[in-house]
Amino acid sequence: MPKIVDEQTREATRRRIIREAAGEFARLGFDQANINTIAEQAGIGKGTIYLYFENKRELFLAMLRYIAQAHMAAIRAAIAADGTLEQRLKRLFLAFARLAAEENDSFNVFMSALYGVNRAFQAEATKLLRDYLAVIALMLEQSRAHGELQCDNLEATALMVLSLTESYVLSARVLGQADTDIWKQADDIAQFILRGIGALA
Amino acid sequence: MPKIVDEQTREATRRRIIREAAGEFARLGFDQANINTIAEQAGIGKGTIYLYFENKRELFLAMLRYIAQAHMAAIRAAIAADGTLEQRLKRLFLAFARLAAEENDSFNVFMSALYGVNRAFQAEATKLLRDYLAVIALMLEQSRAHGELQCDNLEATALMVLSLTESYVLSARVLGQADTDIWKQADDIAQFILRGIGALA
Amino acid sequence: MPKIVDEQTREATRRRIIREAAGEFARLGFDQANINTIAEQAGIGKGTIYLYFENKRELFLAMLRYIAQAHMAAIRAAIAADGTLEQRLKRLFLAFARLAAEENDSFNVFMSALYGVNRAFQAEATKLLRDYLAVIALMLEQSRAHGELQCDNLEATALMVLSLTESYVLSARVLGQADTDIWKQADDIAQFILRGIGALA
Amino acid sequence: MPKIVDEQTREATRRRIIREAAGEFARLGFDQANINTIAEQAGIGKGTIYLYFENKRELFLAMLRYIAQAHMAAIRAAIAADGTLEQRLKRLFLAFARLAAEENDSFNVFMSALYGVNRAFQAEATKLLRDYLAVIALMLEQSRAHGELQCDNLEATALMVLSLTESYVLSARVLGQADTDIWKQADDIAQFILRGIGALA
DNA sequence: CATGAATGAGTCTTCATTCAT
DNA sequence: GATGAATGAAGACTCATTCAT
Repeated sequence: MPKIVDEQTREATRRRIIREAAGEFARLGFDQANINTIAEQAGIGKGTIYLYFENKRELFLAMLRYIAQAHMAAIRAAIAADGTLEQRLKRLFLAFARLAAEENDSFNVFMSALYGVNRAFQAEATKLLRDYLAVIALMLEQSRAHGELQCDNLEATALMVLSLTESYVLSARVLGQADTDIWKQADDIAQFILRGIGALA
Repeated sequence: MPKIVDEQTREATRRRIIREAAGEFARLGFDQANINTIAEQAGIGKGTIYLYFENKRELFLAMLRYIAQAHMAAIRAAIAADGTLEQRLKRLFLAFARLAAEENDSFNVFMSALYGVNRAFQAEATKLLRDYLAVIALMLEQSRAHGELQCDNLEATALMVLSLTESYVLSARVLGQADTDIWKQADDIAQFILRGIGALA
Repeated sequence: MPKIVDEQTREATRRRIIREAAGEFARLGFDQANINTIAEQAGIGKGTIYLYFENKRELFLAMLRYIAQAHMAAIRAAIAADGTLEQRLKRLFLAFARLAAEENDSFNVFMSALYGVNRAFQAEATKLLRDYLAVIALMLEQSRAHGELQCDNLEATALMVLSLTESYVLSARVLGQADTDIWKQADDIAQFILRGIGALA
Repeated sequence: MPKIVDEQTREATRRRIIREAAGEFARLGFDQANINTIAEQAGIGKGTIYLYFENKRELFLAMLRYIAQAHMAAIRAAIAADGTLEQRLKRLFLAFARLAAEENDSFNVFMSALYGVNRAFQAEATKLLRDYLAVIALMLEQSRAHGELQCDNLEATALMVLSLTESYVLSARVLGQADTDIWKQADDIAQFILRGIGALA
């Protein structure tokens, strides 16, 4: 009954597969990605993947969920409830910029899922999008409670904040801007948002 | 004389292929899209497509360029140099919203190309993104000349405007918002931007 | 519009595939038979088979139906309505013996389908079995009308006749009897049947 | 002492595997049958099967031999040397009918092996066929000694008897006849055979 | 002895592309 | 030019078998 050891090994293998899958999916997209290649890179046999994931689709979704968890953890940490709204906005923007830079693969694969055509994946990615919006809305609400801003429509505003952070970072990277250059814009973005939501009269 | 007629027929066929390709690619994505189906829907033989396009990839790119032209025409018309900056921003937002609603297929296919993983397609889609930014930057410059705003970094500001219009529309649709609801937000978005760029004291 | 020529070529290819399929299926059974091998032996490309048959299963069924037609033609010819009942019974037995000897592959594949476990194939093979019984019953009816025999239950009797001809041949071959030896038993079998059905008081 | 217990346990496990294998093979055929499923249904680990049987093929053959023993025992009991030839023939027919009805799985799997394409299995099944013929020939010989019939060629006659009993039952079942209906035909079949072999003037 | 996680050979099927007509 | 029959590379997935525990 070496259950504990097994469970650990199993989880480690599962992680390794997901990591390699993320690389492959990010590089080639869902259809072009090759299960055999993923297995090779994960250092396991071709059939072994199917002991961990039902099929290619489920592997992709599992990977997406794993990414989602990691990203949400990063975002939550970034806009933890301390400091001014300006500071939190800057940290949010920088969190997205860092994710895009350091978790390049998973950031790309998530964006592809979100804005791609495969509805099944879009549904899963949309969940993460809603989580983003929820924590942003929470941050705005807290700031409103602190009298830092007045705001009627929290949801719409949250979506504007998200567009000016995540989408901005995504577009900037697509346009070829260097990550360090993007980081430098944190101040401007934060200022823009604060003025936009009327927190900086 | 027959030259012209032939040329017209040829161009018409080319358009028909591209139109059907847009539908198929938007619905299924590049890999899942089927050349045979596109040919059938375009009312031509399977082999005929290869008389018009080198291969599947080139067909996709041609379609992307065709979409880009149409979209840019719509955007240019929307922010033609008349009216106040606020009016022009509202028209820009509404233009994106209408493209997303009425040219659903081509809007989706373009976003997939832009944020998807295939670099060749991303490069092509990025061109359109740059064109967007250029016309937005031009608009901002004209407004600055009119004294409507002060602005140091036109490029970064243009990207913020783009994020708050195109990306906002895209995200809102992914979240399942109705098109009519999105349209109603034009005023708020425009106000947000104007305040953000410091045009509304 | 070279329809006629095409139609002929197409039909020829179809026949060739079916012929090779019969050999492969008879030698290895449905599951072990290899579509690639069939294609190679038929002198066509791997994918071409799928232009003629939906999938492996449909190819098998088409082959079964083709065999059924050929066998029924042979059986009908054998017990054509001329000669005495004894002569017709001998011809029937010999027809089965010849089919088993000369159309070895198709005889085997049909028997496998009939007595094998795959229900879908069994259903198709059962149709042929019923056809056999129908023509045998018809023969018995004609003989009864001629006063050659008295018989209450035509169906059951027909099944006995079939068992003593087809099944007998099949069993004899499984037991390793030489085809020529089997042929020699036609007289005895016919006599047995005639006595059995009470036509030889 | 523990030797015997172990030996018993081992034999019991072997039996259980064979029993489950018979069900699986009868239902799906050799190729489609799944070793894993058999192990599960036998309540043992996948690998354990290989401690009892060399491989899938050997398991199938062992099962075939096991079935053969059981069937032969039933047939031997049915035509035990008491009663008239007519009674013994009826008991033979009913024995096959009961085997087909009550030992459905093993009857089917045996017939598949006998008339299927896999030569190795056919060889094994043929052994049982020869055993059948031997006991039938013995019965005929005993009847001849009792003066119940005259017969030159015992082997051929035995094969006819087998065709009119086993093969008849098999065909009747393939045609969908109910088991109870088949049983009712025992008298007719016996009469037919007796007349056929000249035992009923 | 018993187990079941790991393996990888094997196969059907799809579909972009070619080319003879 | 137009066609669509033919092609074959490519890949997801299964499952009998092994072997470390």
